[in-house]
Amino acid sequence: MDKVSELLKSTGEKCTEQRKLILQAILELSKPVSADEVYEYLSWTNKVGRTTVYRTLELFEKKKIVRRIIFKDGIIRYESTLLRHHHHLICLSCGKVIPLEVCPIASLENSIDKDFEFQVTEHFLEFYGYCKKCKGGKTE
Amino acid sequence: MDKVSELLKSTGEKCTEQRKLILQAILELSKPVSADEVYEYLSWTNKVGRTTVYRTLELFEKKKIVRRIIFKDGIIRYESTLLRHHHHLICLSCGKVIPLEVCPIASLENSIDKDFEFQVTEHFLEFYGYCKKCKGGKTE
DNA sequence: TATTTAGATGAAACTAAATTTCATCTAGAT
DNA sequence: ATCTAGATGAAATTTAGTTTCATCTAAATA
Repeated sequence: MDKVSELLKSTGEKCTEQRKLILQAILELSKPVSADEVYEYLSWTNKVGRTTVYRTLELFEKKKIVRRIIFKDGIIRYESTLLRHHHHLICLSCGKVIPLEVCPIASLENSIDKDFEFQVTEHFLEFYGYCKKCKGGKTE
Repeated sequence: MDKVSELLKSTGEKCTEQRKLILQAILELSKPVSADEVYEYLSWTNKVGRTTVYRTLELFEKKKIVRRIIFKDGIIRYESTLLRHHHHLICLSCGKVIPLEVCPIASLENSIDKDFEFQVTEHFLEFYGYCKKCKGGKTE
C-alpha cells in the first residue's frame, strides 16, 4: 500500500479516492495551501468537489495530518505535519513563502506557563518583509 | 483639541465624527477588535455605518494608527499602535486575550536578514492554550 | 463474493466577512 | 458664505467557508 493510503488508514478514517488525492496534493505542493488552492490543483481530475476539500482539510486537521497556518490575509491554509514544526518568511511583494527551520519559541512556553499560569499548547510565528529578489524595488 | 482629534490631524486626513468615534472605540476596547466588534460597540450612537468602519480601519492601518492582528479564526482584528509592539496569549476555551510584553523575536530579525537575505519588516507571534481559569476543565 | 450500512460525497443553498458602487453629504480650504 | 475633494452609508456584490440533503461507496459482515 502506498504511503498516502497508509497515513490515512492509520487515522482509522475511510480511505477514499478523494482523501488520497487531497493528501497527495498537500504533500506535492509542500507549502501552506488554502482549500481553494487544493481544489484548483485537483480540478483537472474532475473527481473532487469544493465542499469535500473543505471538509477533508478540517478532518485532516482534527486527525493531525495537517496543521492550520494563518497569514496576514486571514485565509486559512494548511501544511503537512510530516514537516516538523517551523515558521515562515513571507514576501510582501511577490508572495514567496520561505520555510524557516529555527523555532526560537519553544523554550519560552515553559516560562509563560509559570509567569502567567497559562498553559501554552501551540503558537504561530510568521515573518513578513522582502525577499532577496524584491528587496531592491519594492512593489508592495 | 482632544487627543483623538490630534492623532487624526497628525496624519493629514480629514477629522470626521465617524473617525473620531472609531478611534475612540479602539482605544477604549484596548484589545484586538474586528470591524464588526467596533461597529457593534458604536451602534448605540447611530452615527457610523458598517462600511465606514471597514474603510476607516483600513485607512488607520495605512496611517499606522492601528496594526492588524490575525488570530487562528482568520478574522482581521486591529489594535492601537499606541500600545508598544507585543504579542498575545489566547485562551482556546474562553477566548480571553492576555497581552504579553515580552518580544523574544526582535534580535532574530537581523540574523534572518543575514542568513536568508530577507529583509524582515514585521512579524506575528501569538500563543494559544488554556488560561488559569480554564486550565482545569477544558471545554474547547 | 454479495449484501449491508455508516459514513462520504457534491450540487445547491446559505452565512459571514469584507469590498464595491453610487448618490448624497460634509470638513475644511478659499 | 461658498466650494469641492473626499467621506459616508445603503445596497449590491464578492469571497471564504458552512450546511443541507439526496445519492453514493468503502469496508465490514454474511
